[in-house]
Amino acid sequence: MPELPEVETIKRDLERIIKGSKITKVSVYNPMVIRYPSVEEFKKELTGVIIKNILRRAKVLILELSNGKALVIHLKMTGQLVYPGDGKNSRVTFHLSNGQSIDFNDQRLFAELRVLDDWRTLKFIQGLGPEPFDITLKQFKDMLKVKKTKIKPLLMDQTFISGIGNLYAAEVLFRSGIDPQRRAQSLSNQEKENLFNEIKKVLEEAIYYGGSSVDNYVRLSGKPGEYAAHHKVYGREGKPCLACKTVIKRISLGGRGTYFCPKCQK
DNA sequence: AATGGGACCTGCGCGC
DNA sequence: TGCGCGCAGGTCCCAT
Repeated sequence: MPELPEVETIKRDLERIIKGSKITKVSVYNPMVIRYPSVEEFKKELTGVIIKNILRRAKVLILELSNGKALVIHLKMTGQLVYPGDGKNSRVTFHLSNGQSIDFNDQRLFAELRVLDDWRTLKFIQGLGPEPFDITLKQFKDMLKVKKTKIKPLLMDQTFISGIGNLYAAEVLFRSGIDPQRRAQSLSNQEKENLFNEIKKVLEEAIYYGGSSVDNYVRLSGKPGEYAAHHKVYGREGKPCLACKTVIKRISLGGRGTYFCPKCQK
């Protein structure tokens, strides 16, 4: 569930509250989430280091450490970072020198934690398409031009553009008035421009509100983000469209639940 | 190249 | 009340 706005929110929270802290001890309660290196090495690499810098690439958090390595965290569906932690339900706890701790929680155990010498060499990172805020309208149009696939799965393709997931793809397409089943190539110039602008606008708004708390996402404080109150279509199957009152439909696209207004989105 | 399906997991809500 | 089932969606992998 955490997409670009949620991960960016956690990144900013970490920057404000955790940056400069020293990790004194790491407790691993479920080794499944430690993907590299071994659990013992993972603990050893992190013990006694200072968190120097916090970065985000797509939906991935990167904590640069004083030993030159990086703790790379992909929250996937249900991962959470909570500070101060209480240790309940946590898969991994990072104890800090101030006596507090950060809990890493993950109900479904999809998340991935790694300590790497160079996070830039991670295959997933290398394959990422550009961040939405790093491209121009012209570049975006050129990217779409060669794609025959349906627009919604394309927006969620991290090698095409990075950071957009199922929820924001639905919201962005609604606000652009584009049917999620349309072929990318078939979009008019005006539609491409609307889409480009709405991607940036929706992501910016969502960051402003601290992300969307549907399912498990919470901010570092453990409190929810407030953007779900501003959703127009996601999760609204059977309810009236907020613009035209037509019943919102849910179909499956690329194996994912896809919400849209059949009247507003052409 | 695009598409569909399954896999990884757990907890929730539903129908019976 | 209790149980089985489908579903949630980020990413990878395989088959067509």
